[in-house]
Amino acid sequence: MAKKRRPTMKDVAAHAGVSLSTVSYVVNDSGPVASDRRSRVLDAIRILNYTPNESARSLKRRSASTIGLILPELANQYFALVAEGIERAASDADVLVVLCVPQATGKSDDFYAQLLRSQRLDGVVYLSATGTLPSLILELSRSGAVVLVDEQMPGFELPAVVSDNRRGAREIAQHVIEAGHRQIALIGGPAPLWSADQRLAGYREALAAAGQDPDEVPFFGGDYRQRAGYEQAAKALEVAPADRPTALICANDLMAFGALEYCRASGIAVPSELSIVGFDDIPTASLVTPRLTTVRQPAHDLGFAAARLLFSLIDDEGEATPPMPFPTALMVRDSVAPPR
Amino acid sequence: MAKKRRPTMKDVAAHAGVSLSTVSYVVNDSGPVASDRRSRVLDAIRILNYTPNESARSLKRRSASTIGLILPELANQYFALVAEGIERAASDADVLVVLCVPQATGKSDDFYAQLLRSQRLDGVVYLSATGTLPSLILELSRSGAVVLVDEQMPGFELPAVVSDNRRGAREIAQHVIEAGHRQIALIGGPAPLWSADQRLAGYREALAAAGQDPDEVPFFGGDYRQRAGYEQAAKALEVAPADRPTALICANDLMAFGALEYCRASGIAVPSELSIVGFDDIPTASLVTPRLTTVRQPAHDLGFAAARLLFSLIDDEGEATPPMPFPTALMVRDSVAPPR
DNA sequence: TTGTAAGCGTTATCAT
DNA sequence: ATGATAACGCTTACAA
Repeated sequence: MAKKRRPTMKDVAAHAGVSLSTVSYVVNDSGPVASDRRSRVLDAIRILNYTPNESARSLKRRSASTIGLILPELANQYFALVAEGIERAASDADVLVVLCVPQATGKSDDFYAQLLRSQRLDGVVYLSATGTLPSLILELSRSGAVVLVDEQMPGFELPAVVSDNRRGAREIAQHVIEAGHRQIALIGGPAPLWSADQRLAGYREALAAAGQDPDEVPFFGGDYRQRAGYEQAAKALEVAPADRPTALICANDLMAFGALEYCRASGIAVPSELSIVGFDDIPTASLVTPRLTTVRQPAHDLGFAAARLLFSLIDDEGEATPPMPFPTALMVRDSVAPPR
Repeated sequence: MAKKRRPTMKDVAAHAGVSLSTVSYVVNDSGPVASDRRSRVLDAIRILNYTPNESARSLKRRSASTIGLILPELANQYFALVAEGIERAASDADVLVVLCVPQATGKSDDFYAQLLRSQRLDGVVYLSATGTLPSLILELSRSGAVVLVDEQMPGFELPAVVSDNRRGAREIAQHVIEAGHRQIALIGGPAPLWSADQRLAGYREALAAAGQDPDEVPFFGGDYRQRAGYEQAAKALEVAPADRPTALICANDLMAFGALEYCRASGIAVPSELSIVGFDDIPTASLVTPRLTTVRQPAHDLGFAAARLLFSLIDDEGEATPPMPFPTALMVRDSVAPPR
C-alpha cells in the first residue's frame, strides 16, 4: 500500500496545469492571476485537500505566527482568564499560542529564551507570580518581543499591560476603613513583584489618608497562594485579643480564601468577628461564604491587550505604546462588616 | 547599523572551520566526529550564541514537536488541571503545547483539522464539554493522531484516556442513599457526552441496587456549566413540598456550585434541608460552604497519560494501548446530611 | 499575466 | 571521520 503523502504545492500545480508560483499567488493572494486559472487552482486545492505546510512557510517568512504564554499556574483562575483573553486576540490574528507553565514542567529559565531564539516563537507574554529574577526576562527581551502582564521591571522599561493596582488597593482599603475598622492587618504579595508593591502602596495611602500611620499596621508577607493566606492569617490572628485585627486586607483572592479557611478552622466568624477582603475578583470569589468583597481586575481584557501589544511589537518592530492602566472596580459583597 | 541576523549552522561551520554536516552531527549527536573538532564546534556555538532554527528542522524532519490541546474553557479548573498534566508530559518530551479554546476564539471546527494537516501540530489532545459533533473529531483523527480525554465516540474506537466515571458515580449515589435519602433528583451533563452518560448510568445503578426505579427519579439535563446548575436546581426544587427532593446529585462540581448558589439565593439550607453532591473535586470544591462532597478525578494524571498516549501514537505510528480507566475517589465532606 | 529559479536553514545520503 | 550536495515545501525577485 502506497505511503500517502500530503499534497504539496507542486501537486496542486501539476493537477491544475499551472506553475508553482501561480499556486502560491492564489494561496496567498499575493500576485495577479487570471480568474480562470485561479479557479482551476482552487479546484485542485479542494480536490487534493491541500493545506500549506506551515513549517516551510515559517522557514521562508522567518516568522512562526506563534507566541508563547508563560504563566505560573493554570489552577489560579486569574491566570486562566488572562490566558483566554490572549487566546482570543491570537486567534483573531491567526496566531497560535504555546502554553508554558514553568512550575509544572520544571524547565530551566533559559529554556524559554531558547524557544524564542529558535524562532518557534515570535514573542512571549509573560506573567509572573513570584517576581522572577530579571535574568530570564532580560534574556527574553533581548531575544525577541516580550510583554509583561500586570508586572513591571523597575530598572528596565519593558512593554507591559497593567491595571491600576494602586488605585484598586486604595479604594478597597478605604472601604474597609469606612466600615469603621481601625485595627487592620495586611497580607501582602511576593515582595519583588510590582503588583504586590503597588497594592501595598495603595493600602498605605488609604491608611495614611485616614490618619493612621501605615508603619504601625501589622504586615505579613505572602506569595499569592492560598496556603500563604492560611498561614499568615494564623500569624495575624494569634495575638493578644486586644491587638487582634478586626479586618484583614489580602493582596489577592486566593490568599483571602486561605484566610477564610483558617477562620473556618478556628471558629472565627466572618464577617461578624473579622472582615476579610481580597483582590482580583476571580469567579470563585462570589461563590465562597461569605461572598468575598474584592477588587475586580479585567483579567480577560488584560490578556487581550497584552497580546495586541505583543503583535504590534512584533510586526511594527518599532516601539508600540502600551495602553493606559486598566481600571479596576471595587466589588462590595458580604465579607466586610463593621467591627463590633 | 547592520541588521543583526541570527547565526545559522553555516556561520558556526565557518567560525569553527569545519563543514556544515559536521556541525549538524555535533548538534544532533547523529554522526561520528573527532573530539577536537567537536569542541571547536561547541565553542563556536557558544560564542555565536547559536540556536537551531526549528522551522527548518520541522520542514526537514516532517514533524513539529508540537501538539495541540483543544478544550472548552480554561476557567473550569478541571480543564486547567488536565492542561497542567499535559504540559508536564509534553515538556518531558520536549514538545510544545498549543492551546486551543474554540469557545473563546470562535474558530470554525475545521480550523483545527487544518492546523493538524498543516503540520504545525503532530497531534491533538481533545477535551469536549459539549459532546461535539463527531465530524470535527473524525476529521481530526483522519488528519493525524488524536486522543480523547474522559470522552469516547461510541461508534468509532478512538484512542482515549478515561477515568472510571461510572463507578465514581455509583459510589457517590450510594453514599447519598446510605445517608437515608429517598427523594433524589439528578442533574446530568450534556446528553451526547460519554462522561455524562457514564455518570448517569452509575447513578442509576446505585438507585436500582437500592430498590428504587431509576426511571422514577426526576432528571434534569445540564451542560456542565454553573448557570445550568442554578437553573436546573430551580426547576428541581420549585415543586410541591411533598415532591421536593431531599438530595441533588449533580454530574459535576460546577453545576453543584450553581445549585448551591440557587439555594443561597432562595434560602434553602444546605445540607440540613437539601444535600448536594458534585463530581470532579476541583480545588474550589473544598472551599465553598458547605464543603462539597464529590468524586475526585485525577485530572492531572489524566492529562499526563493522555499526552503520553498521544506521543506513542505519533512516533510508534502503530496502535498503542490506552491505559486502564483511572480510579476515582469519593470525597466525603459536608454537603450531605440525613434528610429530616 | 505567467513561469523559472534562487534561496530559507536543516538533515541525510553518498562519496571521499 | 569528513565534506559536498540534494532534498524538505514554500516565497519572491526576475524574466519572459
